[in-house]
Amino acid sequence: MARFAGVSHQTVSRVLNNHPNVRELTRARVQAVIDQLGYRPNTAARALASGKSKTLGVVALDSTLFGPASTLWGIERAARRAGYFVSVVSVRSIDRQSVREAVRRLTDQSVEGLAVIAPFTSAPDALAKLPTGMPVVAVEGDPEGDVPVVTVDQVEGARLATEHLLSAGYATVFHIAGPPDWQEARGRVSGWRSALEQAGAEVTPPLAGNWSARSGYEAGQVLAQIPDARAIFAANDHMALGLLRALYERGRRVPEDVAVVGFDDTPESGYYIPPLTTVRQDFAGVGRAVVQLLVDQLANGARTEDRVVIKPKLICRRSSMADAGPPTAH
Amino acid sequence: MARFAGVSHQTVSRVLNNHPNVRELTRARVQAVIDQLGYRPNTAARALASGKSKTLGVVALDSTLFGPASTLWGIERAARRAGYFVSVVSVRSIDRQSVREAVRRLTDQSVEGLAVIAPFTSAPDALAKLPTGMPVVAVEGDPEGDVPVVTVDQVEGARLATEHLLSAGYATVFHIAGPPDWQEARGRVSGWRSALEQAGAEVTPPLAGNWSARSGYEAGQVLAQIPDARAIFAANDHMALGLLRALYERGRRVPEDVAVVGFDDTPESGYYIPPLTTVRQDFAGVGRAVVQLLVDQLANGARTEDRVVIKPKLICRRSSMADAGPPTAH
DNA sequence: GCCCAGGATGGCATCGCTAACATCGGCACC
DNA sequence: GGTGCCGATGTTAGCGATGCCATCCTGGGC
Repeated sequence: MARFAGVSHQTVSRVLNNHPNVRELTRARVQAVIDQLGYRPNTAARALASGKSKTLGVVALDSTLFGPASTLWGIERAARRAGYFVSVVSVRSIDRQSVREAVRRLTDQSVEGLAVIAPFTSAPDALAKLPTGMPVVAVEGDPEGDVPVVTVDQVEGARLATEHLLSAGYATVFHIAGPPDWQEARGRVSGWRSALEQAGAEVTPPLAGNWSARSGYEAGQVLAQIPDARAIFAANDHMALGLLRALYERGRRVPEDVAVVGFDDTPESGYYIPPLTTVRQDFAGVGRAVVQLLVDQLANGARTEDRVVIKPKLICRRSSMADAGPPTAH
Repeated sequence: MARFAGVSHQTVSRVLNNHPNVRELTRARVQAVIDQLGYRPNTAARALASGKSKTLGVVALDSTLFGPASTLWGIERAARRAGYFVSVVSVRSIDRQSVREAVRRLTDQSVEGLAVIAPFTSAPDALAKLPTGMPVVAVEGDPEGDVPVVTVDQVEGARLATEHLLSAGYATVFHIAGPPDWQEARGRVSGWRSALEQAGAEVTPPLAGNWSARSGYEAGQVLAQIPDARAIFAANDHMALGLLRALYERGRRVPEDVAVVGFDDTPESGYYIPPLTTVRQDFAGVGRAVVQLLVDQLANGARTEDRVVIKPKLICRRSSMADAGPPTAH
């Protein structure tokens, strides 16, 4: 290969790595041979020699929840653009044991950085005792932890949702919350609560859900019997879906009798009955930010304390617009 | 490390790899040192020396569609159990260029085997010219191709759905199909068609959808105006969701006026209005089978022509049960 | 008591690449 | 025209494991 181009393998290496000190002519000649022979460098050897694997590790919940799945692909795309491979390990649950084990598997692969899509409040604990020097970024982790975090501003999103309902004239807004050990769930509760308090509205105790449509349905069965529950903010779209069905079955019309808002803007939510007002999160942006932070840390060598917060956006649809016309309108 | 245990690094290597010719005592001593020092072997070095990376590559559509996402996690879990790492590359679309590029990235990482979750009819083309010797398994690929394939029996699933409706007394069943370049979509069309033909029922032209709720909604707007369309089989749950809304808006009650069946059994489909009869696929099983085939090929060295077909299962819910009681029943 | 088989170990080469240093020109400068 | 410096290239060592072969020790058979 090297002798084919009439140079040393070192020069080939330099061409491959874009070193500055190579004559343009030589570079071109080597490049030509590379292309012609279809040569591909061996990643393992490169990793061994340089200590750089050009691989990022992703620890993700093995869920098909819309957020985590979207984020994963966002990270993969961004990593690819930045020249990194992506190795994934799934964890089934939050327990520190699993996260620890997943991280160990990834470090075994000598990944250069770690993205953890494990949006549990307990995640930082598990992340705390990592081998130093390994850049980590948590997605939706506890911002109080000492690892850099990329989050969507859940508080803001919940506030948008709540204020949207309040400004439509509802006296207060009920809330179906996500599981309390999820960071997002907490943020949404707190945004909702603060919007209510700021408006001087009554704060009813949030109902406990677990993101599933079933839990939304069950909460809905309760809420349907509360005449005062005229505006409801569900912490995600799936729970809102269950809620919609419960309300429907109890004969409470949405939005005429009850207004509903969800969170996530899953691709389907625009086709619920009725179409769901919800909060959209830019997961691709999250992925990009994660990779950006990781790459920065890799470049600086320093563990930045950065925190990227991405603003969510309210998507208004019919489920929250009581005066939006007849229920058959689009 | 080796000298710490008073043996050569060679013996350490043997212990690590469970070679037979190590005295039990020595093994124990070395193992103790390993545990105590928290030693972890370097994957890159191992890969370089042995040529085995213990990594499987997954090429997946960067979609959050339920099927692909579930399959990915199924593969990851099975690979982990089998002692393999998983590296993923996403592709945004089917074009051969993307798939080729994705595969190249993975082979660069010297993965030992490849799983391709790119259920397009054109995928086999792109897979055809791989470096020989690299095991590949396609998920939902064209069974006519020459790569081993793991599929859910789409034809059977569609037949189950269609026959379920026919046996409920409907004269025929309309179909909203998925995009024609998807293998699954074709299989579902053909199962549906064959069930109809076998029953001597009229075969109406399938409506073209693209898996999205929107496309189901649009198809529904057409179907709602066809009085004869009293039983509809949508090729996935999301399209069924859109369909349900279109029917609802046009005042056609489900299941009283129109029966609907979907496909996938997404976690939400039991909470649609009304709950959706659908076909469940065992994606975890698919993942297991994929890894199994890959590992087998790795062991045999041979490129097996295996084909694993997983049977789907009909999940009956209210959307197809006209006589199931009042619409408020669970 | 000697020899041999075979299991347990150590040594050497090697995987494919990169880092660090050595080397070799050519150009600018005085 | 000599000196010096810098840019382009070659040379030499590893990176941390494994594979193969040599070596050594042990026990059994005669």
